[in-house]
Amino acid sequence: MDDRELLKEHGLKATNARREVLRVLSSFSSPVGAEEVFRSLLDKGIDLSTVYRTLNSFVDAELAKREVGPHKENLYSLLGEEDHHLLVCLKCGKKIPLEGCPYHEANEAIEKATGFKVHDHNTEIYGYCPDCQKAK
Amino acid sequence: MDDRELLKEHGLKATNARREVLRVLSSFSSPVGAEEVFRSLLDKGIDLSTVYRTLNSFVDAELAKREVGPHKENLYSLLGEEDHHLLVCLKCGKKIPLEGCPYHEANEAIEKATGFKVHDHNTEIYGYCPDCQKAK
DNA sequence: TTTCTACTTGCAAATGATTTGCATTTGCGG
DNA sequence: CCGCAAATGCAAATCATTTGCAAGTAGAAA
Repeated sequence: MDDRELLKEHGLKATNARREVLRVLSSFSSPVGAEEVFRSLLDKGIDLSTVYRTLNSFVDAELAKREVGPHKENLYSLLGEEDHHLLVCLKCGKKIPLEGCPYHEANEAIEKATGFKVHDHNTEIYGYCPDCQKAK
Repeated sequence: MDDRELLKEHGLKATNARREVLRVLSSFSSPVGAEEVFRSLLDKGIDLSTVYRTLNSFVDAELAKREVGPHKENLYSLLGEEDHHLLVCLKCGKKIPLEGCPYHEANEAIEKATGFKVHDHNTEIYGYCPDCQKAK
């Protein structure tokens, strides 16, 4: 499906800025921050505030999700692209993909036991990789 | 154990500000933000920047932990007090305590399978409570 | 207990991320 | 092709948090 359609399907006008941000988002396999998106679009003359507004509209339109990284930064990723989780090393930054969703069962158990609908969880899990543990 | 000792054990001078912040932290059963700590200490004449510095020193000294809330705010809680997790409703704010740690097993499975040491996870789980799901 | 010094604090100003007001442009339905 | 609501650029505002600096204080040493 082309980007214009995707945007319209989510009730958003297919503007130039949105198409560019969408393209950047899909070019990254892991969540990205607004600043990073902005830097990827420097030559396109798109304002940082527009990047923020665009990312927010994507989240509102449920086209993307926002999550909070280890240093409190906001990270964005297109929905439907988080087929796997990533282990992110807080020391060396290495990212290790993980098969499946390790918290899925825990969330299901919570929902079954309490009727509480768990909203979301981070697709990146922070900790220390085997190498950095040794080096410590 | 008295608060002075607790602070010293963690390598911190037992100053007035730290003792007050420590007292506030232990008076709350769920994680609190810097602003809230500050408000609880208005009459004590403790500056907001001191609250921030104090909370940071507590985290560095591993006396408290910092986590990120659903609206990106930083929340602090004394370590060793998170015996239970809380389900926090994003709509009505209700907090429902949960027995045990639902992600414990998932983290263990990750550590066993990959050797990756998971650093931390949020003690509050965000979602929608049964009532607010109906009302939606 | 008094002294000395490094660690703390209050205050104000700086910072960094994100948001907002407003005048100007631009998608897009008619 | 027109008209207008929605989107954008720009600059300024906001919010949480941090920092520089001068003054105050805890606590080790004398």
